[in-house]
Amino acid sequence: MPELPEVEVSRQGLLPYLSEQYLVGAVVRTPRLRHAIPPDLDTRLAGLRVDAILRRGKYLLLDCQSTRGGGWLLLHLGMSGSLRLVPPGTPPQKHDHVDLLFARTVLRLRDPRRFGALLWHEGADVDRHPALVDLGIEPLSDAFTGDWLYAATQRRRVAIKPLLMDSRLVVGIGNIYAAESLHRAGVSPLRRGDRISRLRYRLLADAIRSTLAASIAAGGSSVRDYVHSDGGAGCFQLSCAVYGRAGEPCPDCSRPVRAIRQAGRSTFYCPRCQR
DNA sequence: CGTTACCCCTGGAGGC
DNA sequence: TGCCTCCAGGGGTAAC
Repeated sequence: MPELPEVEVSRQGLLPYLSEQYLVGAVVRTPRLRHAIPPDLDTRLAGLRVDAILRRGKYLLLDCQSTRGGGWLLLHLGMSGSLRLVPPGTPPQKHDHVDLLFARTVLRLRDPRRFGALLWHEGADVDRHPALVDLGIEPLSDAFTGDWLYAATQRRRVAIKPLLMDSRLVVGIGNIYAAESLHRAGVSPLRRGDRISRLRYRLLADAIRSTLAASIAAGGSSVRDYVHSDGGAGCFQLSCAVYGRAGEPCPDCSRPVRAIRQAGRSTFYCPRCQR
C-alpha cells in the first residue's frame, strides 16, 4: 500500500511529535517481519534521542545518534504496514507487531502481511546499510529529469512500467503511481525502456514528479495522531485515472481502461491515450 | 549482465 | 454459514 507519497506523509506527520524526543525502549511482539527484528531493540534504543526523520525511497529513517553508540532505525511498511501514535498503555490490536516507546507517546507499527521491515544500522552513515546501498535516484530530487531517465534507460529492453518500479533505477514508484504517471504522460506501460524518446521521457519525468507531489500535498492535510493509514480509498486522497478501473472509461477519451499483467503485477492503462 | 519466476504473509472479495 | 480461489499498494532471491 504505501508508496513514496504515503511514506513521505507519514514522515511529515511524525516529525512534530517525535523529533528531539527520547526513546525509553521498545516492545517487540513479533520476532520477525520480512527480516528478524533486532532482538536487543529495547535496550539498544533506551536513552537515545530522535534527532531527525528522513526518507529514502520507501524507507523511513530515524536518526538516533548518541555519544555512546547510536545509529539509525530503518522502517519499511511493505504492502500492508501502517504507523500510528497512541498514548502509552493503549492495548495492542491484532498485527500490532512493534511499539517504539517514548516518554509521552508510543509509535506503533501494524503490518498484517508482515512484508515490512524494522532494521537497525549501527553508526552514522545510514546510506551504507545493505537495504539502501543499491537504491536508485529519488524521483523528487532535482537530479531526476527526463534527460536523466533517457540516459539511464538506453540499454534497458524491459517494458517501462516494471522499469519504473525497479528501485535500483528510481525509488518510491509502486504499482499505483507507475500506472498513473504513465497515463498522465501518455506512454504505454508496454513500451520498451530503450524505445522512448527524450521528449517523452521529459513528459514522463514531469508526470511522475507532479503525481507524487500532488499525492503528498493531498495526504499532508489529514495527519494527526494517526499517521497514514490503510489507504483504502485507493490512491491515498487522490482519485486514480486508470489504476483499479478496468473496463471503466478513460477520463481523457472515454474508451475502456484495459487491465493486463506485467512481471506478476496488474497494469491498468488506456490503449488509445498511451502509446 | 538483464530479466523472469517465485516466495514471503494475511485478509478481503466473490463463486459455489 | 463454509470452503475454495484469486487478488492485493513490496521486494529479495534463485534461476534462466
